[in-house]
Amino acid sequence: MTIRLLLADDHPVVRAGLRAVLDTEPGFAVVAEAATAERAVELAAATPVDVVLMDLQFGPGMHGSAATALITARPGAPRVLVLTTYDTDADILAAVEAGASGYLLKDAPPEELAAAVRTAAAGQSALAPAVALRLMDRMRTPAEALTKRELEVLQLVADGLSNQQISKKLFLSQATVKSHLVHIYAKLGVDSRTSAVAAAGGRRLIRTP
Amino acid sequence: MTIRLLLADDHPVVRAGLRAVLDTEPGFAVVAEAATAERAVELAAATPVDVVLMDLQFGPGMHGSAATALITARPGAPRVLVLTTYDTDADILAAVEAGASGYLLKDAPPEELAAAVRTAAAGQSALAPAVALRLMDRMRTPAEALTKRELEVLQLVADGLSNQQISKKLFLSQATVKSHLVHIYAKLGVDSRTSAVAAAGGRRLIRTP
DNA sequence: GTCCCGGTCAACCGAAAGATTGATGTCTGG
DNA sequence: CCAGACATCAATCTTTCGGTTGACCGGGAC
Repeated sequence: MTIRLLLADDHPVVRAGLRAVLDTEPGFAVVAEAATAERAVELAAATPVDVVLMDLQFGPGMHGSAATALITARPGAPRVLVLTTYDTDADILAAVEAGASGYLLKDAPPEELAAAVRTAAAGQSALAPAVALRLMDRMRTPAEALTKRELEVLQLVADGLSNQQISKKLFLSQATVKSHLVHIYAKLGVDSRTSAVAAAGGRRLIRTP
Repeated sequence: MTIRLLLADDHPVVRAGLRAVLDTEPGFAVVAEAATAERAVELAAATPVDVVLMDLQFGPGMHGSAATALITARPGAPRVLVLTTYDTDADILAAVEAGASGYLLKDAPPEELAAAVRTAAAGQSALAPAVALRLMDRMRTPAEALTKRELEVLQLVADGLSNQQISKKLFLSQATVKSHLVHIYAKLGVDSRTSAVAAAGGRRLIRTP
């Protein structure tokens, strides 16, 4: 029984690479390709496939994790294997919560890729070693989730506002703003406002247009 | 006469994709692959090739623009075509100054890719339309155009580094870093490092993952 | 040759931000 | 009910940052 694959990536070169690596593999058959997340959702519903290889970044439009959630929500849905370049906590958690069966990094060797697809097709979860390690770390350390108020402050910091401006905009004293920032720094493991913004941007905690 | 290609990218899947797209094209022959920038420099010197397809991001180790500079410095060097995901001013300028013959984005369709390789092999420069547009804009409004050095500093600021850390990384004094920042603030019309990063991110002057 | 620009650096000062400690009130969950 | 998390604020102190002024040098333009 061959495993039917759907490739979802906005880069034609990457799709060609995945096809080259997987289509020649015995037992694999690439039956469809999607250049956008929206198209991937359509194809996953219209085409009988076993495993979807899903990128997370799609330029404009829907995000890969949103598409993953839509695909896995249906009954009899295919397994979704997330294949991306980044391994941030936010991305991994979003993908897992969206129902992804696995999370692979694009620098994985072809053999690892094929093995992961087989694992996912068999209904088991496939995490890249580096990704699994990150999840372990996260479990070991107590929650680093920012509160709503802290995210609010952090967003304004990212917009370039000073503590003074933030305090006025949120009707707070500067002392309170500083207090929030201290907590933010501790949770993100940084020690300055700009590095906090950098860290938060990397973990997709705030918007950075 | 066939065009001999060297592929330099840390992702096996991307290399396979480029090979699939280009190796089948008439007149093209992929003669070598490199998974690191260092290896690309070695191979470019040891192997007779006409065009190098160079990624910019290589995880740890040498950066693609550094490798480009090393490769193009030799007499009789091959043309280097930069092929990356990002199109920020900082990356583009670094690549062009390093001697790259072209700058392509990874979401380019295969035909465009092949055309760019032929253009580069012929000794002409090949810029993706989006990249060319950015360079035009930059020429049109020289008033607020940041210099290469300033972009370099700004990128590090966006990464969360302090003036102290930036000065060490660039082998400068803190006074010089501050001097650059003053100019950056003036050109962007802001008055703090975080707001400069916000403004630069909005204008796509720097890379903000 | 001279001028201007880009890049480099120095010294200084006030303002902002970071670190520390400590306190109050609210709300939720066991 | 009480522990704990969250949000709020104050005072103090040190470090960093921002603003200013001025300077030197190299290269390209005129």
